[in-house]
Amino acid sequence: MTQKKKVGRPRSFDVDAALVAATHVFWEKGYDGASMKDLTEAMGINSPSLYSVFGDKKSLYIKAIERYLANDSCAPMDAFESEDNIEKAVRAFMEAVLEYATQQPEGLRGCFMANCVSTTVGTVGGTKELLQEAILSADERLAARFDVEKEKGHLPENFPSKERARLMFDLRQGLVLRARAGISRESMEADLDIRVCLILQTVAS
Amino acid sequence: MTQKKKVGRPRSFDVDAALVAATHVFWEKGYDGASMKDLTEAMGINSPSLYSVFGDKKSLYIKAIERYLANDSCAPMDAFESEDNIEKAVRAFMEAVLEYATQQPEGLRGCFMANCVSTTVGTVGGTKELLQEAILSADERLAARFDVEKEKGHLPENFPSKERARLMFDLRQGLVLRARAGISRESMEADLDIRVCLILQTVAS
DNA sequence: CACATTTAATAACGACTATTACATAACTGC
DNA sequence: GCAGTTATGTAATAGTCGTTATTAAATGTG
Repeated sequence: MTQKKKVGRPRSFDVDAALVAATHVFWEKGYDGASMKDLTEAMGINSPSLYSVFGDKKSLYIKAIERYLANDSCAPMDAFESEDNIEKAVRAFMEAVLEYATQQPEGLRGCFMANCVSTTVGTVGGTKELLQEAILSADERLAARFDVEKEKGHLPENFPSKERARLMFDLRQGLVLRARAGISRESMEADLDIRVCLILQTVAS
Repeated sequence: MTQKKKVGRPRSFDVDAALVAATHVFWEKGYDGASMKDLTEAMGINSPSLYSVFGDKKSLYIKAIERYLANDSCAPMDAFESEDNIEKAVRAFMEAVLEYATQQPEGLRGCFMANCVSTTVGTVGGTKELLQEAILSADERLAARFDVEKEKGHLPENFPSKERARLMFDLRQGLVLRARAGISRESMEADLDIRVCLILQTVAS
């Protein structure tokens, strides 16, 4: 299926690596801000190669997003799923969000999906669907972990997994925006403890 | 102070109205996506007039943001401050966010500050500061209302106004992103009641 | 070796980019 | 009405935009 055809001149660059390079350009400069020159230079190829392999700019953009969603692991999500204790897991998630948002290398535009892709849902067809898919997928992964904890008895039976998952994820967007505005990590750190409690607590129904 | 100088040919357009028009272009197309042609056409003026009054593109962008922050009232904030009952006020805030985020006219890129301006903090000098100012100002306005309720005795003495204000504002960003991804208003509406409770409740310290 | 096939590199395409010279028009003060 | 001042409209600048036609290079197969 994925075996290379033997005929013709072999490709001299790694398609996936080029796609990663393109993703970083879009991430750094945004869709409109990224020129084909920026892209070809970062990808290390000439424009005809780009067009023959990835299609036009919009098509390359879509492929870059799809590749990002399929392969790039989300640090906060990983932290949340790998920590045993649920309270520590929620805390680790928030910490990872802060780390991710404030220690962002150089000029990357915050979160690729939230800060870059979200701006093109009105102009580049297909991005809206990909963004929605990413959000709903994150909701589900977070809720799944809560469900597991409920089965283990670490969370009460009536714990609203899905609703708290969405709560957690929405809080994330606020932190990402604040980081983008240059608000210090320390000031955001100060709210984490209370937010962890809010997320995990069970109110009398 | 602000009186018009009498010498020379009088200006034939309203500077403020032109700035509003420019804001909408940036809001719709983003900073990079907005061309000077887009701007001059929407503003109803020729480029030399634009350059003489507003400076270059970046300068116009900054002025548009400043004007927006100074003059455009935020519907959710207004709803929050005008509603008497604090619980209804929080609810009204969230409802207004949903209304604002999902009923956004045509192609506006979500929230002007959160979805448009936030993307240029790395490339257009001054935008980061303005974005931060806007966020901190929102935090303060929300917290101020909570403080008033505490004085009235409608909220307990130990109610953490500032922290809940930030919580409220951060939740807003999540809703705005979801709306941008095309997630239905109804599904977001379903979480509002519980979130209002979370924001207003007082946990045992 | 020549052939078919695929990719690479050069260079160009017209359209559009942000910005500005220049000449003209409209006003105030004399 | 004339000088001084400011704004407007036309048109141009040099450069970059996304995209592609064309030619050369590199491979497997006959």
